[in-house]
Amino acid sequence: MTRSEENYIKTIFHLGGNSTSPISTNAIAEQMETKPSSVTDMAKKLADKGLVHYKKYQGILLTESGIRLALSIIRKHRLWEVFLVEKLDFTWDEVHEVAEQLEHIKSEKLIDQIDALLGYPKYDPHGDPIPSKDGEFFERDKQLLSDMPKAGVGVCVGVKDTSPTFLKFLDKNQIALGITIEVLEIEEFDQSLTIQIRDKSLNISHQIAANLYVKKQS
Amino acid sequence: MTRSEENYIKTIFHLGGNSTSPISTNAIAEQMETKPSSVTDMAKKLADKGLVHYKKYQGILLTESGIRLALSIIRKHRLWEVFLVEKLDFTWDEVHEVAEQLEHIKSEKLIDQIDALLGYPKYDPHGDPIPSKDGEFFERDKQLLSDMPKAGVGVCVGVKDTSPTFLKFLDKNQIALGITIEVLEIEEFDQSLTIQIRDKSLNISHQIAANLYVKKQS
DNA sequence: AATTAAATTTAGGCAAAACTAAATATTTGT
DNA sequence: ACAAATATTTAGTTTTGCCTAAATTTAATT
Repeated sequence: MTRSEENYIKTIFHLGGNSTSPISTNAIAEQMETKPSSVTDMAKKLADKGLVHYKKYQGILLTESGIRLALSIIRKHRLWEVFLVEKLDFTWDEVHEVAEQLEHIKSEKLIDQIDALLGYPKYDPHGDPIPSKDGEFFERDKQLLSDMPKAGVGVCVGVKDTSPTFLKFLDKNQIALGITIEVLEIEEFDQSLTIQIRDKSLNISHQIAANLYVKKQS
Repeated sequence: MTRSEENYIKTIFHLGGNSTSPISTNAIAEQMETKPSSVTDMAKKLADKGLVHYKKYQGILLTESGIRLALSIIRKHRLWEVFLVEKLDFTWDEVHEVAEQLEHIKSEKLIDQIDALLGYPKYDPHGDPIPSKDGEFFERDKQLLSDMPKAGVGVCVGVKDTSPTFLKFLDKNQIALGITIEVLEIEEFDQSLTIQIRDKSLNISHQIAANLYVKKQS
């Protein structure tokens, strides 16, 4: 597998290519910041290798083995992210770019040992689940902070947007995985929220809240 | 820098391209298991980038910045080797192949943090020195076991041949960096040696001894 | 010093992965 | 249902890194 092939497989998976509805050439091109014609070229190659189902003009879907490959790449990416944060003091906005490179390293022993070193983590620094060696993973029980009612209390368990800009904002305001958030007020006018974290209260826009996952405290 | 360019620079360095006598196209091609014509192509490209001195038919030499680049790649390679052995339980015959991939990861913070995690090691698992961030390194005071006299005692500090075959042989015979070796006997006929390691005595060929570095005990 | 041998370069090509522009399918809107 | 808009594919190019075969330069030998 070339690096480029692996990146296509991963992108198709993230766009939902493991379900039943095929992904359009355009959608893939846009996500990968490339041109639709390049996607068509690659679609043929991946189809020849048995990694995707592809019929002209009908979009692209991962095959069984395409899904397995996607999960193994995602597993590597997320394990490296944990490693960078836990062992090398990377902040969560720094990990993605480096993990994009590390995920393509070919060595089964390497990733298995990293997994062991980290104590077989189940979630990455953004709260996303890490597939096991045989492709199993479990989405966390979570909801968007923007869907919480007034006076609701939850623990931050993930982020939807993972852009450095957003993550740096969270850092600056000391919002991290594991912290407890209480919704003090929801502004009717613009849906902005006043939340309580640790000993401080903070006002955040609806857009921020719509990109933060929390697990509701029962 | 592409991966291929980096591999050329590293190979030229290892062939002595930092000295005054230029390296031949053929030598590079042989080392890299490629064809001389490919080397010529790359020589032009690297010369354009100011990394090598190159004149037609006159061989190739690294420039100042070529040497700096080579040292930074070697630094990464050797630090990753230490990491694999120390933190991930790789054996010293397993590290090279994976380090060949990891050395091309682009992230200054990554390698600096790995360096810190390992406690700023000065030598890799084969006893080769690790260049510092600014390119400094110190060859160990060492000599070949085959150059030791009878009754000489030394500590194993490195290997010359780093092929998996040789390294596996050493493992099998419990020869590792740091162990003490005493030369009990040198056979006149074939220069083979009887050596004492730990509580066992062992017979090794001249070829083995000529690939083991020791530091003589005063 | 001339000729042979060896090393090196040039020329022309190939495959991967991208691109542009043109052609063709599909979808949408009325 | 049909024209217009949109999506997709095809055809032809580019760049990188490699190759082979032929030409050229340098080195070695007699």
